[in-house]
Amino acid sequence: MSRAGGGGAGSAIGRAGCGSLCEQCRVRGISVCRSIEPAALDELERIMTRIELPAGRVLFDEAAPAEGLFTLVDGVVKLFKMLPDGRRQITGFLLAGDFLGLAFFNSYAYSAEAVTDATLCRFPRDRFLALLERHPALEKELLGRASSELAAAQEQMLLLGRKSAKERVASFLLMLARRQQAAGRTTVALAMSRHDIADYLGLTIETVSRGIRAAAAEGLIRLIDRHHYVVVDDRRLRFAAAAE
Amino acid sequence: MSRAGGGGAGSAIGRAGCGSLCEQCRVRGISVCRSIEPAALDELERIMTRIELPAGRVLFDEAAPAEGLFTLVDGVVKLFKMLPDGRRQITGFLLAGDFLGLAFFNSYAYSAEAVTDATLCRFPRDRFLALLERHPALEKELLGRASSELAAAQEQMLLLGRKSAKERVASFLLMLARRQQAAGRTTVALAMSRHDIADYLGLTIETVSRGIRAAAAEGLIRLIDRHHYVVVDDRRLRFAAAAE
DNA sequence: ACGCGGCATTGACCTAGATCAAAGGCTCAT
DNA sequence: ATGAGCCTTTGATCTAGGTCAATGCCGCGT
Repeated sequence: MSRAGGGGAGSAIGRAGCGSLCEQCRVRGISVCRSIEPAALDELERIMTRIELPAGRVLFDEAAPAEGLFTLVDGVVKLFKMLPDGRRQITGFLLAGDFLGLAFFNSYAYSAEAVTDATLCRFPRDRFLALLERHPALEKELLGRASSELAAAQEQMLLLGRKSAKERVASFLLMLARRQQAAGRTTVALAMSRHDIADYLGLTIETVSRGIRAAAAEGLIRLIDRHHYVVVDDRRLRFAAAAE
Repeated sequence: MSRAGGGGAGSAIGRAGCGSLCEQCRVRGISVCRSIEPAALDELERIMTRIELPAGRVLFDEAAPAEGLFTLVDGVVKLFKMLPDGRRQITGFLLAGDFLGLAFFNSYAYSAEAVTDATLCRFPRDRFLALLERHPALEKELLGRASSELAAAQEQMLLLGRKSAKERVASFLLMLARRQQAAGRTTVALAMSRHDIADYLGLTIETVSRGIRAAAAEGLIRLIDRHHYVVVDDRRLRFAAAAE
């Protein structure tokens, strides 16, 4: 269970008009909003809607008309694509501060679903694009994000196309640790199920389980419980991930 | 062997100052340059250098400082990442009109190498970024390209993570056909080697060969020779690709 | 406190695709 | 034309990881 983020107004759902929500937002400095100067903040706030999404709830479906863009304020969200017969590939896990929904065609390229309870800001597409016109810095911010997402996607292609099961799991453990260290944590939370991890790594749940167990048995990580671990030997973990 | 593109000035290498090169360029209407108004075209041309790259030559290496941005005018270029032990994943094949080299960190996220002889326009990074400031349409164009590349990357993750060998090969044959149909061709050129295809699909050359042969045997495509084919049964090919 | 249902783990087996091996067949330089 | 070397194809094994099956574990609701 994760807590909502907006400065004590945790249960505030709907149009936010008070003028302090964005200013005091916990992702103010790490989301796309950081590129908006303080003076223009309430312009952003006027078009924004707060959304609380319980774990497991779908935010939008692949191929649905892309009418909203979102900033993730709290929680974890997964993005995925599916094949007609139900096979699924998770293309990314988003954490607080991440942006989603950008689609230059008119429909989403993937589905989005909450992994944990999540809090998001929703911006209507047309209004947000209009805002973009007036704020080149925001556009630059989006371009920057798109290109680092692209780099991450290419890294993931390398993983999916060429790494062994063990290397994939090690890479994943390492990646999660890095992202959460960036947020100051030492114990890493595995918010998602083994099933989600499997669908992210192109493996089965059994192989993921064996991979995590092996990493623990070899002393690369220490498992606190099924959903928490600590990186014990960063150097060897990097090596196991074929990352150097 | 592909021919150079710039309106009869095929062998022109180096700074281009004549003022007509860009205007008459064969990718004028499909490259990022289409977002530059005619009047500002020679501003672009002043910072541009034409490059002829023979097949097999490396354009830049992963992790090298990203000092240039490029538009592919003619030929085919592959982008790839490598693991320390030599395993390789090709993340994309670029055709005429495609843009490459965007790196929001200061070094390239991948290597680029010519598959066939290729012609490119090179823009020095700093000058190009400066141009971006003055041409919001160009920035919008880049954002659009980045986000459709991202969508393609996610599609490829689905392929690499969840499709069978046969489905991967069918998807590839279909994708190439689509991209070349867009350029008006009915016979599809397989410019790249089986090795490159394998490294793009996360397979081995043997499996790729068997997959292509099977597709031909089943009447999905007709092989003209080893490097050319025609799509015979689009509907069944899409089905074989698990694309519907 | 208890029991139910969904996760996760562990083990035994099986298969898609890798690996190994051997021929063709093109391309290119002489 | 000729031959060398590479690319591609085809066939025969081998194995990483998938599939199937059983058990354990944990959280949740009553």
